Amino acid sequence: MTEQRTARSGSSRGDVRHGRADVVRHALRVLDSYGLESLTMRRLAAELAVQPSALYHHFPHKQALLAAVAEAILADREPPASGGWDDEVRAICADLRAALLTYRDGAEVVATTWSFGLGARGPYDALVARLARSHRDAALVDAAARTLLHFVFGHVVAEQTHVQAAAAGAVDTDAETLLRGTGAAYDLGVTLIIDGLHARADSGSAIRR
Amino acid sequence: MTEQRTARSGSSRGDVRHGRADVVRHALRVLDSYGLESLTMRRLAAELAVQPSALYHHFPHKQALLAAVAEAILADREPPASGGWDDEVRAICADLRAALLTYRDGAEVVATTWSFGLGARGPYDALVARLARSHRDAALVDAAARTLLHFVFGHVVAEQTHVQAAAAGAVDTDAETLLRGTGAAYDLGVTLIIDGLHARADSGSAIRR
DNA sequence: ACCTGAACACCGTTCAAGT
DNA sequence: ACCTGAACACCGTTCAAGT
Repeated sequence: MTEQRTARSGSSRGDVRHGRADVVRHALRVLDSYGLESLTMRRLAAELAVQPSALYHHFPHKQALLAAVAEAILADREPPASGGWDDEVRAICADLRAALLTYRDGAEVVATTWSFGLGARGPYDALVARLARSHRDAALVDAAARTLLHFVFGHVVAEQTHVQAAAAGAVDTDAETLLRGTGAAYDLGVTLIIDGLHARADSGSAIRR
Repeated sequence: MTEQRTARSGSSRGDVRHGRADVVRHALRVLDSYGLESLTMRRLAAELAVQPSALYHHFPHKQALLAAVAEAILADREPPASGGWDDEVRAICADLRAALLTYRDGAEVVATTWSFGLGARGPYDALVARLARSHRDAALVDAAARTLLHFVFGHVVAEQTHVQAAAAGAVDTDAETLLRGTGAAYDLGVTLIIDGLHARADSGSAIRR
């Protein structure tokens, strides 16, 4: 991914040519600064000082752009420290939440991309891979991974929605909001599902592999 | 809610006047026939043979219309048969899924309304009310209700997305899809969370109240 | 490989005015 | 109470053409 840059002919001017990675980087900037509702093809084009139609050289449609943005949000996460399956699953979920919170509306972008089957499969694959080593029932592994993801996406989307509503002054910063902000409710939700899995563990208890 | 009807002056014509309930009924029809993406203010207005601006007499903005549609989707559900808290929670979730599946894209409409705090609180309230009678920890009850709802909404949104993708021919009707269609994966997800709750039940085991 | 210019077919919302 | 007509400020996408 070493960006070979642009503006190579010496004719001066601010008329830079943009590569795909360039477009994604600007999209992340617009997303984080103004939110998903402001991340339009026309607005992004304006930010790049380019016609809207120029973006269709890089992406066939907006959802493809959004998928690339989702992958960027999920990129460069460290693998969880190895331990019992429950701790590793917990770590994958915590890391996912951290990635989603990195950018404004990050959860919505990643959740949409995943649910449309256009990418962002990393977290699902990581969960399935880990759970398959501790639980033999493939249907259970699939259901558990999806249940965890539905919870994480739903929870973090709500978190980010409330942060935004609070920033707009529409909502008070009360105790409940503060508590949820610490991630306590998040941990409780993940724990509930993991405990459910414990109730039907069919393999090793806490040893790795 | 007895609709007193319209067209009372005898001057003939198809220029019917519409009440709020009338608008919601037509919105449900458009939603179920063409999907949420086609449920636009302009399209709905055309269906009612009215100018788009006329809709703003009934609703301050589109989200308010959608909230009314969400409430209509959730309306008239029967209360669950009484039993142990786990069976009743299971029944509330099953009934919610059934309601969401009644209309095309029903899950998306209800989930959005709930997450924006604009309505559709019925399922949350029902879950909290039932769980509060069997679990003393209010934070746990809240987290459990939200975890269940995040799962149900996420799952049914995915179900309806896949149905639509399959109908468009973009996806094969393979074994996995068929299995999920039966609701087996849904039951597994709900069971996982309920089992997690069992692991920290602090009250009676199976007796009502 | 990357971009322009112009068009097409739409959106949600506001507002003054009408009955 | 319910609606019209017209406007404002936008959307995503396509396409022929340019460098």
